[in-house]
Parts: sequence; structure tokens; C-alpha cells
Amino acid sequence: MKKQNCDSEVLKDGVTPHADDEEVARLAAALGHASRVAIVRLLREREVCVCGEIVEQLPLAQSTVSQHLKVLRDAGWICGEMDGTRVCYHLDKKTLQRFGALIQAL
Amino acid sequence: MKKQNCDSEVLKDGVTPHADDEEVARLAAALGHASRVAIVRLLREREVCVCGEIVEQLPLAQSTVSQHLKVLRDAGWICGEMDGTRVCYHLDKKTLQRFGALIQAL
DNA sequence: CCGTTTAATCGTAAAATAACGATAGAATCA
DNA sequence: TGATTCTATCGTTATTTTACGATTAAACGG
Repeated sequence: MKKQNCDSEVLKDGVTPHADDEEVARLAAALGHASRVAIVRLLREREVCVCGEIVEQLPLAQSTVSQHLKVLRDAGWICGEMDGTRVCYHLDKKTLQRFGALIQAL
Repeated sequence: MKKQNCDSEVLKDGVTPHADDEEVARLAAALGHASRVAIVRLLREREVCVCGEIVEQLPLAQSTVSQHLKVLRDAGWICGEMDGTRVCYHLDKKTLQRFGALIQAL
């Protein structure tokens, strides 16, 4: 009868607890904002892109874009490499591929 | 120099505004919670499933599950049909297919 | 060095989300 | 009819997210 909080297991006993659920949710949530989809698509098109350019492309403050980039970074969608004062971002293709596979396997 | 609020267009002029971004984000956001992924997977496995069964499978209150179902319904992931007092839910395969395609095309 | 550029982080406010219990409304059963 | 079952919705609370400006810290340029 006890309900557990959300940060514990999602599935009850009896149900095959699918470990992938958390991963799918994590990746999907990170993608769950139009600005972040735009960033991912931009990096998909451009192969590599300096942070400042990304900021230019979006109608958002620099700090907001930086936050979105952090969400994507934390989820593993993108990587950023220092290049002097700048940061070059690129899409992690393995993540894209994996996410596609997870969706297919859903 | 003006920044616009989030509910308006996401992309500035000069950037190809990708209409799909919103749709990808909408579908991804709806999938962005482990419980909802579990529901989608359950419906994928079971083909069709009464609401009460879904509630049984998740360690959440009925009202909470109902809310998650609503999120999935609103995003087009699932459909529910009345059957007496019960509601039979099933996955909208076209949505799954479309989402897969959108991710591939990202 | 000192000023500039670049990007991350901080602090904050507003809005959205997730969870619950309680309630309501519809269909079914006795 | 009346009780029961099933699901959605309401009201609430706590947490998370999104957005911004301001600040910080690092690297570069003169």
C-alpha cells in the first residue's frame, strides 16, 4: 500500500524493471525544449560550433543559452572543448545513435 | 537587442527556423519522465492496457498516474477508449514512428 | 600588465511539473 | 435504486525549470 517517492525505483515488483527507462527519460527530457532541439540540430548541421555562434542563433540571453548547453552537456548530448577563450561544441553522435536505438527498441 | 519570451519563435531571423523543433521538443518532453517511459513501454508490450493495470504497475498514486497519462495523451503518444467504466489505453504507433523519424532526421 | 572578449556561474523571480489526497461523474452490479 | 468501481479532475504543496542581469574567471591582445 505504501507509495514511494519518485527518486526511488519506478516499477513495482512483478514488472520487469527496465533499466533503460531512466536513460530514455534523461535523454528525452534534455531534448524536451525547442531551444535545445535547435541547438542539437545546429550542431548536427555545422559539425562544430563555437558557443558564441550558438548564442547568436537563439533569441535568448547568453546566460540562458549557457544553461541550455549545460543541460545538453550533462545529459551527454554534446561536448565542449576549450579553444582559447572560446568553447567549441559538437554533438555526441553516439548519444544520438543510442537514443535512436532506444526509441526503436521502445 | 530585444530578447523575446520563450513562448514566441525560438529562432532568430537568418536561421532556418525548423518547424519540427517544437514537435520534437513536445514529444521528447512528454517522454522525459521515467514513469511515462515505463507506460509507453508497457503499452508497446501489451498492445492494449486498462488504466487500472497501468496504475498497478507503477508505484504511484492513481491520480498521479492519471496525470502522466494525460501528458502522454496530450502529446499524442497514447489514446484511450472508454470501455464501460474502464479506459483502454494503447500506444499511437504513428507517433512512435514519427518520433523515431524525427530523431533520425535530426 | 591592463583591458577585452568569452563563457560559466550566481542570485532571483516566475512559471511549470510532479506528487498526493479528496472529490466528482459515469457506468456497472446487486 | 443504491452501492461500487473506475478514472479524471481539483486543490495544494514542494520541487524543478526557464529566463534574466550581474558577476566571475580564464585566455588573449596590445
